[in-house]
Amino acid sequence: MTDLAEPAHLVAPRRRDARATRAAILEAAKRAFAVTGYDRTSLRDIAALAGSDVALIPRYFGGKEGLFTEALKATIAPDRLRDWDRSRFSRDVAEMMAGAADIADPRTRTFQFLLQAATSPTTAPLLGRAVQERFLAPIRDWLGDAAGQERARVLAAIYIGFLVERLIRGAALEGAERTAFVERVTAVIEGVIGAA
Amino acid sequence: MTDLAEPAHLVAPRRRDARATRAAILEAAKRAFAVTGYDRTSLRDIAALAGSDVALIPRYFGGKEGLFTEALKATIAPDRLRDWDRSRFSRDVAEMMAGAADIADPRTRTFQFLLQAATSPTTAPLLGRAVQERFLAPIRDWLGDAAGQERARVLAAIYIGFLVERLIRGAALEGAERTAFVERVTAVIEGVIGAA
DNA sequence: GGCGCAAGTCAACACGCATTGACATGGCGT
DNA sequence: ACGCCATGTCAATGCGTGTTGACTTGCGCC
Repeated sequence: MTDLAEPAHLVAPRRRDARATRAAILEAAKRAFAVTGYDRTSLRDIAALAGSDVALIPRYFGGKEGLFTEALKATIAPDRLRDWDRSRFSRDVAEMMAGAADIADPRTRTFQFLLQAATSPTTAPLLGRAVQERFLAPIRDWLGDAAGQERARVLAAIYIGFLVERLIRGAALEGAERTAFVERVTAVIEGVIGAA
Repeated sequence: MTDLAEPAHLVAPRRRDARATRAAILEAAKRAFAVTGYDRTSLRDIAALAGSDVALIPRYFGGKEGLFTEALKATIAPDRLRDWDRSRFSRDVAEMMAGAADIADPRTRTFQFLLQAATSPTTAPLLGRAVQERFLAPIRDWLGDAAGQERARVLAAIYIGFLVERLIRGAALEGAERTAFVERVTAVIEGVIGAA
């Protein structure tokens, strides 16, 4: 598999502790799946990254699919939207997008994970449900009006689109280009969340 | 692999004709890769779909990767943007997005193919260059002003985002929901291509 | 302190895959 | 009409995979 730019082990050597081992495997899976995708990631890779043994994975997670499902659930965590200041929301999101090219950034990893899930026919429905529950619903409530659901969807789409764009481009945004990007994206988002 | 909802053979039975065989394989590969992705698509699937033999693929394309690369190149074709009426552009694009859930639609297939490419570290740079050449550059020229390149990028991102959203959702948009969607997206696009 | 069971290790299996090479065969040029 | 080479077929090989089962080891409790 491709280089994960990580030390060989994610965790310090631990004594016999099933919970810690399980957690280490799950964490390794989240990283590995995000970078390499479901198919290109082998259980052996994950086990090595977790400093564990391959055979434990089918035992603890009931197989590769079970591990993936659990990693996906763990990855999509409801964001603390309520903490965000609505007057700064658009710009904050735009800034976040502009910075999202570094693979080391956990947000980038998360997104890549989700995108990987979106492209597989088997994982796409699962992702759809998860996104609805943990992403669209909170945003809708946060927007708090009748058309909230639909606007949340549009917002999510824009968000996804820009992240894919950054992913394709690879390089980070710098200088004037970055400024222009942030400006433009801010305006677009504002247009969506501002309008009734 | 998953059902491609296609007859067993893409082409009528042909005599010994290397070019036709090659073309049939390439066509089958474009479809199969788009639906199933690189990893989940086996050369045996492609060969069966093309009504051909597996062994010919390494011979004609130098292996699976070679076939994928060529299929990717063949898939990204410059769109006929110049034909589009600028006054109707936003709505046309929005309508297109709304209709893009059917896997039978070749545009959906194409897009899924590209998205697959975007998630793989090896194919992403290739895709990046292709998108720049055949998508961003035409749009930029079509918009025809100084900030065209940057606006083209934003437009591409929005386009991608909505298609991913449709992909995740799976089901087609209908009735009032569709109307609202088209309305909103039209406004967003208009905001991008309209502003100087 | 020693037993018992949870936790971890290891080897082996069955499967699907891409790729290779040897073989058959049909069509075109002469 | 015939021979030759491109074209297609087929079986076999090697590799990587997920998963299973039997084995070993160490922690915690009586």
